[in-house]
Amino acid sequence: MANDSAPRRSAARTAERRRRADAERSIAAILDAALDAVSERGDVNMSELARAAGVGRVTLYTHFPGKEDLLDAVMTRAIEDANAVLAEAEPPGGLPARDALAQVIRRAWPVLDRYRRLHTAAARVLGAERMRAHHDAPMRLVAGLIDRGREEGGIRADLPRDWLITVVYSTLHAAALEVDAGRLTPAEAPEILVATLLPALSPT
Amino acid sequence: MANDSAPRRSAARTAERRRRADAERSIAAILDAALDAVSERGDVNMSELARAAGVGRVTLYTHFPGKEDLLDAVMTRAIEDANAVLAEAEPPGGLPARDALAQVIRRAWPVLDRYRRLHTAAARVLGAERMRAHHDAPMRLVAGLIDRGREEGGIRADLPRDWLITVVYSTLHAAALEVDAGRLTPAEAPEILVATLLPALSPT
DNA sequence: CTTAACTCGAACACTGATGTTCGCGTTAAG
DNA sequence: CTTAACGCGAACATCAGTGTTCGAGTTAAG
Repeated sequence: MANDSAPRRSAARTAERRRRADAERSIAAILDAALDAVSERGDVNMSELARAAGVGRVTLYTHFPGKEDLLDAVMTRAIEDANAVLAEAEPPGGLPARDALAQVIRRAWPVLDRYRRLHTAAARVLGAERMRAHHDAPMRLVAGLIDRGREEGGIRADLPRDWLITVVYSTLHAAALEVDAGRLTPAEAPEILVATLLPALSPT
Repeated sequence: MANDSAPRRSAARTAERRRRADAERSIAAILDAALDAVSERGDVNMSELARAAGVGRVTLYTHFPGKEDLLDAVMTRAIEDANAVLAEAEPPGGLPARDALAQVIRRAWPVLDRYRRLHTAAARVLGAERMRAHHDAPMRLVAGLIDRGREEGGIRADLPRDWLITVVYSTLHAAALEVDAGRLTPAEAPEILVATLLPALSPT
């Protein structure tokens, strides 16, 4: 909640310019295909990407000036998706932050699992900093819970707050990589994560 | 050491072929320069690499067929270095595995910090699997401690052994990235790591 | 001192990928 | 129906990086 009514935001594809319906369709197809392609191959070039999207190479370039822009758009979309899930995952009631965090981890996992390949591919092209910027919103959500947890006493206060966030983030992604490598199943991941992270975040 | 009279076989830079002293020197210079270059820029191409090493491009190629081979060699060297430190870090006495692990983490940190950029760059070129192969030896050392710790009861047995190894590995590297991004100082890192990992590895 | 190993600059060949332009056909919007 | 927007193939223009070849000079090793 508490969503500020920001009428025009930056590089969103919400309401940029009157686009014709077929253009809108193309863009959607490209975004979808890009996610798919990236999710099964690691890296993709623009040519095969256009083919996968059922779209001409020229069309691809008219909508996205370069690969960066495209990957950025795909990431934006993915993060929006993740945000939606995360936002509704946080229980409203007076649940202790510590437990809420566990819930968030459990709920976040499927989304993370879905985009695990994208994360790797996008990181290669966009670089660590840009990647961090993308994760800003979900990070803040976790940060909020951690802060609250520290006040409540359910989460340790002896380590830097940013470090705890990093631990959550990196462990989550480590799990995604393990699944990708076949050393972990998507089903067992969430509980393992909770069982690993809670002790790491608890007061000594 | 029954060394077969087989002068072929690729790989190893141990005792391949009688190399002239200047060749040996070139190779060393290349390896050094490559590590340096990779440690301050993220990525490097062969041309500027040769220049940095004070060596002709041709010479570079005669010693290393391609960039992969070069990065692979640099990694091999780094891991050997790390192994040496790790091996002597493990205290001989009957120290509980749990405490030994803490020691290993503390001792390993400086090495890890030294090679943090290399890790990123090499991963890009070599891929995750090849990277894992390189880390095989140090991983085994950690694995050994974890196994022993489980028997002793100082380390949790409710999660897959491989997962615990991954947690150690990924948290270590997460810390390296944080240092690289300036969000953590190399000095405070080791204690933070121990404080984070021990609770994560302890029985509930 | 003789030989073989090594160095190295310059030039070339090649590849894979990125962007761009042109022109024409197609399609949505009013 | 008219028009502007869009799609798209083909061809072109780069471009960066890789790897190779040649030929001559230099240096270590025995």
